[in-house]
Amino acid sequence: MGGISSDVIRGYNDTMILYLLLDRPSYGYEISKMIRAMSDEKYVIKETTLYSAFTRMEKNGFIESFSQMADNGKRRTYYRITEAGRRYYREKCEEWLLTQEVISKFISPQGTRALRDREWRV
Amino acid sequence: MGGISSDVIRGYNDTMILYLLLDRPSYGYEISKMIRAMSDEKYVIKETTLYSAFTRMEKNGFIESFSQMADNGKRRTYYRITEAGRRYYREKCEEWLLTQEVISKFISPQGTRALRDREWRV
DNA sequence: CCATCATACTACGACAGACATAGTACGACA
DNA sequence: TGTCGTACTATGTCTGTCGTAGTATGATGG
Repeated sequence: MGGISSDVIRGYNDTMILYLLLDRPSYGYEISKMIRAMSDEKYVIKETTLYSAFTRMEKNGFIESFSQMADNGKRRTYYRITEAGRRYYREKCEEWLLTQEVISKFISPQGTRALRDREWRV
Repeated sequence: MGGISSDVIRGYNDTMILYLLLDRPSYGYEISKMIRAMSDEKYVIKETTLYSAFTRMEKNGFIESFSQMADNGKRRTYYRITEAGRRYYREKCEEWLLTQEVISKFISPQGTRALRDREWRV
């Protein structure tokens, strides 16, 4: 409780991952750490969610993978965003702004309806 | 395209419905019309989604139903929000504010990362 | 030297909410 | 008489998320 439920984030995990790939390729573990840090520990993506997002997005052509040796001699799978991925990312950003606008109309932390829309009779 | 995808709204349909019940009981058809109107036609809830939300929320004790004769002599199933429903609604509102804050950090309609967080190395 | 930790994944199956499709029923209206 | 708007119910599918589990390696510490 008090955290962010996955149903809410659903559909935006991909967007968050793509954001982190805009500048440079990255890999699973790093991305998960970045999400955790950038959200101030408020959101921690599950490993399975993350890796299945990679698979799905590669299949959709939003990212491409390549294997590379890390400093420590371990092999890692890096992901790079594609042009289609950038387009998709921008679309999701537009959609987010719209969604935010719409949902916010139904939000009232005090639990009371605004005077202005008490009158909706349709 | 250009609309609001259901995966985003997922988990907030219930919240929108509960908002509309805060003041007075209502029923399926009216609620769907209100959502459509309040969102400026930007979001139209599917009938099946709506009615399955009713069933789910009644089972969870967030709303209760009663049947009533409408002006036109037709029987309608009305729903009334319960105390548990109000509590749940307020929680979802809090959650929404948090979610909004977090997701917004990963949103950039221009498709470029902000200078300030180019440095995330973890 | 062996254990434990952090890293870096893969596999499998379950679940829940949203949705497509379809059908029922009734009153109004033309 | 037929179509439109209203007011639902039933059934099954899909997809993203998540629980659980397991594998493998290098680094760290006692």
